[in-house]
Amino acid sequence: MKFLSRPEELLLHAVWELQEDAYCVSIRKHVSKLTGKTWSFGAIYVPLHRLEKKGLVKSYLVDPIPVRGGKSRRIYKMTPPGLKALDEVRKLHDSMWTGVPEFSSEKKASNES
Amino acid sequence: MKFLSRPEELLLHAVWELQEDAYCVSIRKHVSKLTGKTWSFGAIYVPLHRLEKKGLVKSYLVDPIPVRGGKSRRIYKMTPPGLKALDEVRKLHDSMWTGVPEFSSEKKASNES
DNA sequence: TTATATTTCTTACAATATAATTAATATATA
DNA sequence: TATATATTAATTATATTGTAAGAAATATAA
Repeated sequence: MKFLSRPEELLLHAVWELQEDAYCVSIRKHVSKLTGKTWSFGAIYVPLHRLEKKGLVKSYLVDPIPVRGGKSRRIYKMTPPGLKALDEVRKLHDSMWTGVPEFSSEKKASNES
Repeated sequence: MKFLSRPEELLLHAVWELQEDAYCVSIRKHVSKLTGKTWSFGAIYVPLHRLEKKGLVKSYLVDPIPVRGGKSRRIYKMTPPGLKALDEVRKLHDSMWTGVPEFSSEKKASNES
């Protein structure tokens, strides 16, 4: 395939959207809100780490901030290839659905057999 | 996650679009054209079979047609749950991207570090 | 009756997703 | 100061999903 998987797309979207504030916890909140589902930390870290290995995202630790607890936040940032990949799935989706009217459940669902 | 994966979305889209003509070979052509990539038959059958097991699609064999070769075509059809799932990812994508302007590669990609 | 085309289907392996848990490290409070 | 509590990163083990390679079936053509 070579297109972003759906979790990858959602995670990159969060990183893109959150900008300077894109660290694990905020990313998790972002995708949870968008999808209406709960995301484990593994579901954030593992794919994000893979994306970093592929160069679609980069990260760095920032200095402690004045709220209690936690290791230093790791901030994620888009890279140009990451943006490109995000753009590609967006366009793929558009080419699938633009011009197609909202479908009502009956339209092309068959009920025979 | 419970959303359709991207291959699943593409395959269901093909089944939906092709209607009566949705069998393995035509589905493969459809998704190849849409994605610009080659799809092995395994990449069609295996996920499609899983989708059928989950009730998102159903299939049946049709009588031989007057072209040479091949086992009987297996035609796939959307089911109402399949349509629902397809609609869900479509809406998810819309909620991610509507209102967001086409992004140029510079916009939110960072170049520091 | 042999060749060739078209299709389904299987299997084995690779890649990805996710839950569950551990570890680290900050402030708050007794 | 010592202990509690909050917040975060990171790992690991398992389940799920994706994909290539190719076998098997079955039609017409030569």
